[in-house]
Amino acid sequence: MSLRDATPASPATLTTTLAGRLRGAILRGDLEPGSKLVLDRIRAGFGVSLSPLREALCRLESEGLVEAEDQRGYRVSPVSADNLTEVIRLRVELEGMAVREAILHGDAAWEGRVVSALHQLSRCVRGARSEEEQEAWEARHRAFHAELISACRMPLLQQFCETLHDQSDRYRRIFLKDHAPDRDVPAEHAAIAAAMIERRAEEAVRLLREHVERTGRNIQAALRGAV
Amino acid sequence: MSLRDATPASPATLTTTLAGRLRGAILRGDLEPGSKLVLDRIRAGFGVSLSPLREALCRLESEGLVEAEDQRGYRVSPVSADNLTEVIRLRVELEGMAVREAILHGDAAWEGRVVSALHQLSRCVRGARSEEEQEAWEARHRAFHAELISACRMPLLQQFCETLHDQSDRYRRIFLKDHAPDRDVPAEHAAIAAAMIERRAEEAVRLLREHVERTGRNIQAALRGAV
DNA sequence: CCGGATGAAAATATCGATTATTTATAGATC
DNA sequence: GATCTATAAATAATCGATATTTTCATCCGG
Repeated sequence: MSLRDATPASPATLTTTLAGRLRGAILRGDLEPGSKLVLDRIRAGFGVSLSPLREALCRLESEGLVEAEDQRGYRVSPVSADNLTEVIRLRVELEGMAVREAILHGDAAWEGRVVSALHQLSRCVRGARSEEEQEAWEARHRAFHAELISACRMPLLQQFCETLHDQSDRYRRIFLKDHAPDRDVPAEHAAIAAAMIERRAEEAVRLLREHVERTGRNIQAALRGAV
Repeated sequence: MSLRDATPASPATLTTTLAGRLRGAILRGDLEPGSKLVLDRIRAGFGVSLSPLREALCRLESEGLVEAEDQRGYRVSPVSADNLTEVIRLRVELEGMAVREAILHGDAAWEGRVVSALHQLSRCVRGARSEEEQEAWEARHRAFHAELISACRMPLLQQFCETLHDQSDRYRRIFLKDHAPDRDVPAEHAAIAAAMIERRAEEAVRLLREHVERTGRNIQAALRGAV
């Protein structure tokens, strides 16, 4: 379903690998928002040819991480308060819908996956020392949120949610780089998971909304400060 | 904003042109759902090289019109009752949200654009004799629906709506190919436009939902018959 | 001193050919 | 007779090079 882990069976094509590396670089903030992506330089940097690079960028474009303009190449999508507001707003609406559906359709296997994802997330530390540990947390965090809605039976909606989640992750990682989280995020995750498994739909939606909007407000504050 | 008419200023690149032609072929149903897209054959058919073709397909992939699998090439996205159900459901939810926002933010210029789009649409005939006239209606119809939500100030949401609209258009054009519309579609369009301009948000949302769901039900019926 | 034309440099878009992978086929083995 | 394996054909992925387009610094005229 996901754009990210499409086919672990067949050997990943160079394009797919490259897209992953570039996505990481953008989400991590290594590639600055708005900066121009000079194809030849990246090509040289990654030691690949232009064809797979162009295709990888095309995929990232569909995820909204880069923008292309005919005859003028690619650039990393710029950030703005308005864009962030929209991303948060859409996350709340779409993930809310997905959560309701998942609660409706989820079975025991799904509950198991949610519990497992929550547990694995809890074993990672957020403000990790090493880059590597941070990446591990990010991956688990993304996986947890994806699992919550994995039973919604709406593949398109799941994809929209994933895209939006990546977008807001980028903001968080760029602007909340070395902010100690001011709140008990693990507890929030646990509460959301519990509400979902116990089929308390309205509460789950509310908790998720507060979780998302709280992060959004923190980023907005940092963003205003960063201007 | 749109993926379709990105930059009329700079000369459209081959890729962009090609993507448009392929999109037309898929929406029109010329390329059968689920059918394999053999790159070399298309390449020969359109008289282009592989690079722009691959990139064009990549764009269509982000619109959900084709699917790619690593090392196994592209195929036209298959159709299914479940997928159609999801598309309709998401259109209702997302366009509903967009309509509310557009009513909130729309100004006189926007009202003018809506009236204009409605008028232009009304000058086209739906069950047109010629292919060309049919294409003209399709374009105006798409433009009308896009204009309704053009004032919503949520570019991402607009893009989602456009994608979903294309998807449901494909179903309609394939499965309702030569169905005389059983209802007064022009009147429905006029009613939606009026409700929006007069800022009757709830009514506009309701009318749009009924408009979309009615079409959805008709397609579902035809789809069941076509199995 | 400023604004628009000019041309060199940089970057992008496209091509044709090469390499790697998958799919289909035929043969061998159980 | 069915299944596995090796081979061949088809197809996709990638590359290096060429053709266009844009950008930017420069020069000329006002």
